Amino acid sequence: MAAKSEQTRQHLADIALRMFREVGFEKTTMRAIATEAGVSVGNAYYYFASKDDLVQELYIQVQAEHAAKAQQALEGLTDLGSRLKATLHAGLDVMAPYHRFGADFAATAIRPTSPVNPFAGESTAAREASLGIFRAAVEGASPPAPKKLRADLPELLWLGYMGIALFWVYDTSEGQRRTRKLVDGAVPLIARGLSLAKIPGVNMVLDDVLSLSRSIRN
Amino acid sequence: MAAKSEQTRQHLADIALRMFREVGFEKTTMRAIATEAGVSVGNAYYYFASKDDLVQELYIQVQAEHAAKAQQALEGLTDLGSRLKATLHAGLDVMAPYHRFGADFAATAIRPTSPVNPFAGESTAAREASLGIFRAAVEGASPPAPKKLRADLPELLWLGYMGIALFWVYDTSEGQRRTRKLVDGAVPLIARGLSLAKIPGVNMVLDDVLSLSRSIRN
DNA sequence: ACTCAATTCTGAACACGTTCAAAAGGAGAC
DNA sequence: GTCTCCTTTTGAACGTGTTCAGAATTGAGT
Repeated sequence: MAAKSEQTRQHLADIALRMFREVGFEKTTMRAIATEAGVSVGNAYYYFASKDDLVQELYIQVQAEHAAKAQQALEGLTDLGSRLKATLHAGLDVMAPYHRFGADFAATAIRPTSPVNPFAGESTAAREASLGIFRAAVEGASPPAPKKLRADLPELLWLGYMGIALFWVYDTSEGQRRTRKLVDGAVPLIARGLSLAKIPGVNMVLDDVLSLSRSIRN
Repeated sequence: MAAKSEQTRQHLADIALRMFREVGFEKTTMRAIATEAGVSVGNAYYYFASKDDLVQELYIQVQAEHAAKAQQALEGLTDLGSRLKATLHAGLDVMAPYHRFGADFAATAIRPTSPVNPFAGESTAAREASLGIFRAAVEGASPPAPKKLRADLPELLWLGYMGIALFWVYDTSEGQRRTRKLVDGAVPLIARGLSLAKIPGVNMVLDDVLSLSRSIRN
């Protein structure tokens, strides 16, 4: 039965993720994972082609948790500011246990060859999944975001989220307090910034920014 | 004499950098560097504590070339737009030979423990050196940048440069044409964006952005 | 029950970055 | 010359991620 195989795979993933959390990425060896799981090293490689693949496993899981938590937190929230704030804090909540692992994750994810890389390729699974969370936050908002920006806003916010995640990696304040402050401070500014889009001078520059961003993508 | 020792060190660095350029970071082994340089592996480690240290050596060199090339290119340029453009293109010129190495460099640099990391710590050598180049571009400009922004602008531009560098890493167009286009398109927009700082509504939001950015740093 | 192919698992082996005890070299003092 | 101390160099050894030829197990068909 396929269940047995799946069980071994899941067991390996669970143990690897726990060890990543508890002792960090570099200190968690493939041998230790295999031993702890009661299998041979080779067998671990039968299920995960590389140590980075285990990182992807973690990424998928964190991603799914973020989506679920954000969706729940969004219930009842209408204005874009609250929705964005809830989404960002949900992300930080989910990442929290892995903070000590953050730097190694970033180093892995940044490689163009990594399956976790959010920038590489046109539409990696990683990118699409993450983007969807922000699309949900923007699309459900009322009053809605400015027409002109609505299409690009999720991507821009997602990009901002990548920046926040990077800030978080380097944030050594307890409980990553500073990153929380950054989110709380930045969100209202973004909301207010969006309302500036109506001012003629700003509007024109914005047009050009958007058209540049579109022309660069090809 | 100290010269002999310095010569070995330099020889190792030269060979390592050439190999990084020609075959990439991961495929360049310490053993290969040592062999090519005609010394033992252990001796290479006598001069460079780790493979990452060789990356730092490269970084310092690229940095110095960028500073020199930018300074030269700035001569005679007065308006901020031209100066910024020249500075950014100078950076791309200097990085160009190392494009295939870019991803590995980014992965190394992003680690908080790396000496090359531009974000970690308050003032790493890497950060200060790089920042100085943009300070020079801003300070020599006439008409000068808006008073309110003058202090923070170099840091903001430097941050933008980090973003451009990241874009460059993933830019597989020949000669990284797209990154050049990005620079050419973005610079005028930045210049025009700066002039918006005078509009009252924009000005207020800007104030809050700056004060948030300052409060977050501690 | 037996066969046989596919799936799952094993552990030795490889190349790598890195470490380290010890050897070799060099420069001044006597 | 040779003794002494510091710098420089060596190469074997360690632990790591990863590979691979083959052993064990499983499951379907007869």
